[in-house]
Amino acid sequence: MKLEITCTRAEANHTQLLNCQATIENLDHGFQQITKLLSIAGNDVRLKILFLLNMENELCPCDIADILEMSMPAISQHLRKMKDAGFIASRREGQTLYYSLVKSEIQVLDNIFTSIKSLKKSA
Amino acid sequence: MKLEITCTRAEANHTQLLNCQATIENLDHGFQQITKLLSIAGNDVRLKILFLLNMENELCPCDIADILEMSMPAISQHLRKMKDAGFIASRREGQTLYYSLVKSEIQVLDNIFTSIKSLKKSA
DNA sequence: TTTATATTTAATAAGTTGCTTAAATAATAA
DNA sequence: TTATTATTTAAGCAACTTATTAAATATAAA
Repeated sequence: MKLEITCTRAEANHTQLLNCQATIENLDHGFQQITKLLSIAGNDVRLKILFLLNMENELCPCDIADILEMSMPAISQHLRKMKDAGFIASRREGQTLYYSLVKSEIQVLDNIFTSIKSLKKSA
Repeated sequence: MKLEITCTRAEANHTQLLNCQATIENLDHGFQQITKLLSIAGNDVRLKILFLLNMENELCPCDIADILEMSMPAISQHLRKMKDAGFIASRREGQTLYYSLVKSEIQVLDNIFTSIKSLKKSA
């Protein structure tokens, strides 16, 4: 926790800077977790998929491809990324795979799904 | 709003698919806004900068570079991206620029800042 | 077993991100 | 005016992202 101070402003408060650095280090685990989730959710297509799974409970890749008018491989790769991250899970029924949210891992997004609904253009 | 249905499963509920597509289209504005915010916040460095500005109210690029132990140009480019997006603002005092959050634009993150704090490793 | 359907995987190409280094502004101090 | 400090901008590049196309699995039906 050595801080190389390059800021020579008279106003620079070194105690403040050291404190900030300690806080960031202390919360490192939280930053990693949340960055992982936001970097996944910060994509147009994936955010829509998460939103749809939240709304419909479960959907298969084919449904999602139809709804978003995208190719199956494109959807499949987004699903894999979210599954690898542990944010969604799948169950098989015959040839069909049904994907659903792992709620415990994405609780932070509940709030965001609500915001999307309230951000209608006219609002 | 024409839906090309490629999913031929017997279980596929076309009404459900049409309804999903209508919802996604209807919320397009919200998706755009939130995706913009999450794609900015879904980066380790930028999330930390936003968190620090939330905690300290305002900071200059030099302080941030010291705290995060990164180069000035690297920080400056992240700041520019967030400023262009309208999530932060700056005021000048002599040679120093102070950056702060545009609270109204990032309200959705309040919840996330709280989560980061509660995700400490031991917790 | 052959065929069809649902899905994934792999290879690849175009675009984006995020750092580095070096040069350019902008305000202040000597 | 010249030098110094705070910051930004620009160019370059390696790594990552995300779509496309084609080929591979996996299950079910003929």
